[in-house]
Amino acid sequence: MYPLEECKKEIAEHIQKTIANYHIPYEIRVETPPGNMGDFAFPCFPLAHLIKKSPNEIAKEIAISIPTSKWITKVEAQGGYVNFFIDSTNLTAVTLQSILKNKETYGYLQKKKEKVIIEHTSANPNGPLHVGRARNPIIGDTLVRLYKAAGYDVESQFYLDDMGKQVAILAWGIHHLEQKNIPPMENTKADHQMVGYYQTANERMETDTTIAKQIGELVKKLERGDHDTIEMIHSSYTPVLEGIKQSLERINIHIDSFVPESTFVYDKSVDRIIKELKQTTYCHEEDDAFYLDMEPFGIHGRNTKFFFLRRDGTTLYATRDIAYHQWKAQHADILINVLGEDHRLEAQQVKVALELLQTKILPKVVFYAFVSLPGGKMSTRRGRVVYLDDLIDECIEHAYEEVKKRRANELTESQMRNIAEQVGIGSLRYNIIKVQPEKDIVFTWEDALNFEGNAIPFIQYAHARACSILSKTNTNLHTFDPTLLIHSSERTLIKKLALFPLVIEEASNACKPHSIANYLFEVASVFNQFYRDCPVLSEENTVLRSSRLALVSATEIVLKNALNLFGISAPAEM
RNA sequence: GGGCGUGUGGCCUAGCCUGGAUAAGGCACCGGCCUUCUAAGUCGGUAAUCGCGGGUUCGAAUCCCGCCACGUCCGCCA
Repeated sequence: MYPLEECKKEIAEHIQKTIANYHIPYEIRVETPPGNMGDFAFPCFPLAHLIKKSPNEIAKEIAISIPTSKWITKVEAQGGYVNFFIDSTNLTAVTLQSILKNKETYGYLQKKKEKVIIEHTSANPNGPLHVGRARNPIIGDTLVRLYKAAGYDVESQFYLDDMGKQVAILAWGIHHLEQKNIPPMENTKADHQMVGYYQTANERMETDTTIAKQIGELVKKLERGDHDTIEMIHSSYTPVLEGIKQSLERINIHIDSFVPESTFVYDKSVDRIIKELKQTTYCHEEDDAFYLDMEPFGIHGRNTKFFFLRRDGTTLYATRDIAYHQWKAQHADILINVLGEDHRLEAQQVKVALELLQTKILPKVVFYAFVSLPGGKMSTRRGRVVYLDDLIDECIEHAYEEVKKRRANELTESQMRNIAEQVGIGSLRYNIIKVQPEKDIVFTWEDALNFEGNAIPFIQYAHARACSILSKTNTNLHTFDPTLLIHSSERTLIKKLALFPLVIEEASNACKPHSIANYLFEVASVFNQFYRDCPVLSEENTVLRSSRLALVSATEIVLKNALNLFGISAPAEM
C-alpha cells in the first residue's frame, strides 16, 4: 500500500471507532481542506443531523478521541470540521523511499486478475483519420495505459468495418474511377491517396442510381460470403487501414488487435443473435424486416424501432455490433468502448439487446463530442476536414520553430528535431486529453498549436529541468534525510508526489483520464516553485543537497510516469 | 416534437458522480524578477450574481423541477 493510502486509511479507522459510539451507520469520507487548515478533514455536519448535536461539538468529540500516531501529529476541531495534520517527516521518508524504489512503476496499482478489452478508434477505413474524431484514439490509448497502470490485463481492439456501405463505396471507386478524375492529394500515404476515390464515388452515387445499386449489390455479395467480392473489398481498404495505423503509430498509439465485422457474419454468430432476438417479446415484423421496440426501455423519439434485420435478410451494423460485444464478453471481464456522441443511441440499442440476450458483461462507454471547425463539423465525404497527419506535422513544425528560437546556438539540428518531435506530439495528445470528453471542442490552429500555460511544454520543461539538475551530479544514488526537507515548497511538492497513486486509482475507477492532466500540471507547477525556492546544486550542506537531489529524482520519476500514461515522452532537455 | 450531452471572469478549462470552510487554474491585460541548477520559468494585480427561474437542505457550481442557448441523435446508414 502506498504511503498516503495508508495514512488515509488510518484516519478513517480512527474516525470510525469514535463514531461507532453513536450507534448509527455512517460512511466516512475524508476530504482535503483548503489553505493551511491541515492535510485531511472530516466534515461533521451530516452527523449533526443524525445525532442531534452541533457539528462543532461532534468535531471536538472526535478530535479529542484521536491519539497522535506515526501519521497523525495534530487533530483540531474547527468550524464543524475535524482537521488532521499529518507527520510530514514520515510522509517525506516513506514517499521518497517508495518512489525511488519503485521507479517506473511508482504509482502503479496492485496487479488484478481482470482482463479489460478497450475498443477505440474503429474508424471506417475509407480515408485518413481526421481531427474531428481524433479524440477517439487519444482517449482510448490513454485509457489503455491507465488501466494497465491500475493493474489490469488490457487489450486494445479496433473494430474494423469491412462489411458496410462505406468500404463498398471506396472499393467501387477504386475499381471504376480513373485516377485522372480524382483530385490529387499532396500526402503520399495510401490513406490520403485513396480518399479521393471514396469522395468521388460518393458524389457519383448520389446522382446516379445505377451506381448506388452496384454498391448495394457489393454489400449483399459481401454478406453472402462471395469470395471474389471479399477479396476485392479487402484489397481496397487494406492500404487505407495501413495508413491509419501509421498515423496512430506516429502519436505512440498501438492497437493490439483489429477485429473485422465480417468475423461475426461468417461464423454465424449474427444468425444466432437474430434468432434469439426474434424470440423476445419486444420483437416485431414490418414488411419482412425485423425490429425491437425500444419504447419500453426508455428510448423515445419519432421512431423507437431498432431494426436488426433488413427485408432482404441482410444484417445491420448494430446487429453485428451485438455479436461483437457477446464475443468480447466471453474474452474479458471488463469492456470499455470509446465512441463518438453520434453513437449514443446505437450504444443504447446494443445495450438493450445484450441485456435481452442475457449477456453477462455490458460495456462501459466513454462518449466524446466531436472536434468541429469554426464553420461546423468535419466531414471526410465533403472534404471539409483537417487530417490528423497534417496536424501532427504542424505541431512538430511549430515545436521545431520554438526550440530553434531558444536553443539554436546550443543544440545540433538533429537534437532540435528530436525535441520538436517529442514536444509536438505531446502537445497534440495533451491538448486533447486535458479536457473532459463530453465537452465540445472547436478546432482552431491557434489553440491546437498553443504552447503556453497549461500545455505540454510547461510540463516537459519541468521534467527537463529536473533532468538537467540530475545530470550535473556524479551519482544517482541519493541518500536523504527527511527531517531536512522542511521548506514549504519541498513539503508541497512531496505531498503532491505522494498523491500520484490515488490519482491513478480515481482516474481509472471513474474512467476519467483528463483528471490526470490536472494532476500533471500541478506537479510541474509545484516543482517549478521548488526550483525557484530551493537551490540544489549550490547547496553547501551536503546532506541537504543530497536530500534535495533525491526529491528532484523523485519528481522526475513521477513526471515521466504520468507523461507515460498519456503516451507522451519526457525529454531530458528542451 | 422527443431523447441524450454541454453551458463556470473578455476567452479557454478544473471542480459536478460522492452538496460543505474565501469558486481553482490557464490565456489575454497591467506591474515586478535572469552576473544564481535552461526565463518554454516565476511573483503580484484587475476581472465570475457558476446560462435563467424555482425547489430540497443548516449549507447548492454540485441534487430535483421548469425554461433558454449550443451540440448530437431519432435511416431496413455506419
